[in-house]
Amino acid sequence: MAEGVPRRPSTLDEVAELAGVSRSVASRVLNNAPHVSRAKREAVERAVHRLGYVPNPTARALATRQTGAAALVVSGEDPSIFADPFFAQVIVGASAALDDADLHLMLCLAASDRGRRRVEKLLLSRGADGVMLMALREDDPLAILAQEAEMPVVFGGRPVGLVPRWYVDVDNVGGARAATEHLISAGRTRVATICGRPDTEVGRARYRGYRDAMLAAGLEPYPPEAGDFTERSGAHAMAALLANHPDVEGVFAANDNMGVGALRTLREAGRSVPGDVAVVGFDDLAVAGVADPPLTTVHQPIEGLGREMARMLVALVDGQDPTPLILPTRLVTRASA
Amino acid sequence: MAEGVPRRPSTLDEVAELAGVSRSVASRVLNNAPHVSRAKREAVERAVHRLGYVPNPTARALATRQTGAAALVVSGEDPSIFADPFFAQVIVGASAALDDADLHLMLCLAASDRGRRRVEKLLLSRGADGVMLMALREDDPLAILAQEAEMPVVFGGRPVGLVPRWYVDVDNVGGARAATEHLISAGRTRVATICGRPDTEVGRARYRGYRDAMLAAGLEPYPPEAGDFTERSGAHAMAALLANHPDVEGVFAANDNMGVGALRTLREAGRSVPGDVAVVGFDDLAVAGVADPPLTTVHQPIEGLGREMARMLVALVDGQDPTPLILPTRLVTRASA
DNA sequence: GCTTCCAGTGGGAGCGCTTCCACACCTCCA
DNA sequence: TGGAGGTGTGGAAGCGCTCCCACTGGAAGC
Repeated sequence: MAEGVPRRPSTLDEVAELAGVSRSVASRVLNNAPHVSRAKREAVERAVHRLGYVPNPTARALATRQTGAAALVVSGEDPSIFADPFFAQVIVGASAALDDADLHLMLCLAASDRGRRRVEKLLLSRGADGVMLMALREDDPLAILAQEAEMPVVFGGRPVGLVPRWYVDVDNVGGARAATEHLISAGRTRVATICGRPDTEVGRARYRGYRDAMLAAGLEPYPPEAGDFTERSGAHAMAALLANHPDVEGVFAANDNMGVGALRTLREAGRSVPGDVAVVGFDDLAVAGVADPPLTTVHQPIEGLGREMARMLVALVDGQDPTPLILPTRLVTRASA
Repeated sequence: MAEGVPRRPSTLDEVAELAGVSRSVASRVLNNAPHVSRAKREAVERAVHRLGYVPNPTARALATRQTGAAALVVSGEDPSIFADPFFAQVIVGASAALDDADLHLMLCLAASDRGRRRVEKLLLSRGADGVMLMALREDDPLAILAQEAEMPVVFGGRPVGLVPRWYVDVDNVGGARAATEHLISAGRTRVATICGRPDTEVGRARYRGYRDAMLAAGLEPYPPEAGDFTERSGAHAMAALLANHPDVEGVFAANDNMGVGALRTLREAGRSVPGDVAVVGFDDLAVAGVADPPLTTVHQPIEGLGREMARMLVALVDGQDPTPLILPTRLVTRASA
């Protein structure tokens, strides 16, 4: 710094030479390892300061076989998924936890062909110290690939059809059960569900929770009306529900977007909420709070999901063997049910 | 792949040996460089396939002095800034553009001390091929540091007090002017502004646009009522405005959040919008569309901002010298004005 | 007095890749 | 017939760091 801007960043050798020590000693000082005399330690520190020396992370990574970075990989075709408030919050949590471990965060979207190949290479080539993998559809090639990856992989949510060694998930079944029980406990018996994509574990698990609660209460579950987690699909599904079962008096929507869609259809159909039909969603995104009427929903700790994934990954990188985690959900009661 | 999971990833040397060629030839094949006979090229390709070889990116980075990654650095103390819809969209744009250039995206938040130091190291040590830097307050140490960085730096928005060599910004002055002119053109003369933080260039520029428009119309600009870009601060500022200037009939809020806050205060004060007071915001976030009444606002291409920053960075990394970019804004007319 | 131990030190061999260069060989044109 | 120029090839020198290991000399233990 003091020397102006050196055209080429200085190296450890130059530091060592300026300090009059060997490269080994200089290296030890930088990693504050023992076996360095006080005098030489100070000499090296002076040299570092004079040269404005900063270790080259690539060289260090090559020598230590640690990159100092973790990747958050999202499997999906739409690049704007990062703008989804759900993922945005996952990022916040992961970012904070990685910060604690002094790791960089790489964001990877396996959308384009090129992006997908890049992710494959990353998994197979030690381009990061570990990977957090999210949003896996059924038979996602990335999930298979992750098994033979050269590095630790933590799953966010469970992929369909396989139970990964390490994952963090939220209690989808329990949350859906609580939501359904809430509808039932208000005395309603004709309770249907708008379920999510059946090719995702989230969609399946939330439907399972609904069905469990219905059966436990001695009620006949409705055949699932499926949506794809969008507001539109929720509105469509609600319309179909009204057509097939005009007497429905409670609906559990597998996420807030679809719940809001259902609210819209109900309003347009002239049904009052919760008077005629009560609605419960899942996620507790901001949209649930500002819906009309405000949507009763199942809160899940999204930021916590990101944070715990990152923590688990850090544990793995440190050579530990953490156990999978299922984070609790809780019902948030608002006006819609 | 065919060989099961090798405990240690295979190296280029092993590929070369299996193919019966020298490491140089194998390297040339992998980078499909010329001067390789067809026979040897195929032999190497077979060996690569048999060993499931994937080049080690760290080693390549050390040799080529290119990391294959670009960083998006956000300067701010709140980790949840990534959940801000504005930044989320910037990320989407940047991610897409970097994908085209086959670069990884690193996300860095200079929030904690550790995070800040990590970013400093990144800038000074070639831990990435380039950096996109955002959200700089006045005298942000990062902006200074960026000047002596070891790598290309593109600014998103301009930092206060210095004009960086390369930046992408939106036309804040023009947008604010258009918003104010819209209010004036409706025949209103008593038009005030709720301006943003004066220690940001965005805040200053949007105020400048307001003032320009007022002066150009021969009107006296109101003294700026400042907020900090949050909904709350907008509500407060509007209350202050009503107290000091009860006859105000138009308000330009420097962003949508504050605009929505202003709407709330006006509603609570029993003023009709746009009947008594017209309001225009800035940003065109989703919140503007669902506000009550829907907020007239200035649209800015946020995703485009991210995309152009990334493109500019890629150009720099490629050794070109792109020119700074100012993206256009446009007025979106809704019910509030 | 001798071994034993250990803090302090520097030499040097990696880490896995790219790339410069020398060399062999072949073709082409004066 | 002799360069001149091009392709194909492998050896070897990096890139900038970590870390093992051999070595020294002084303190400690018997």
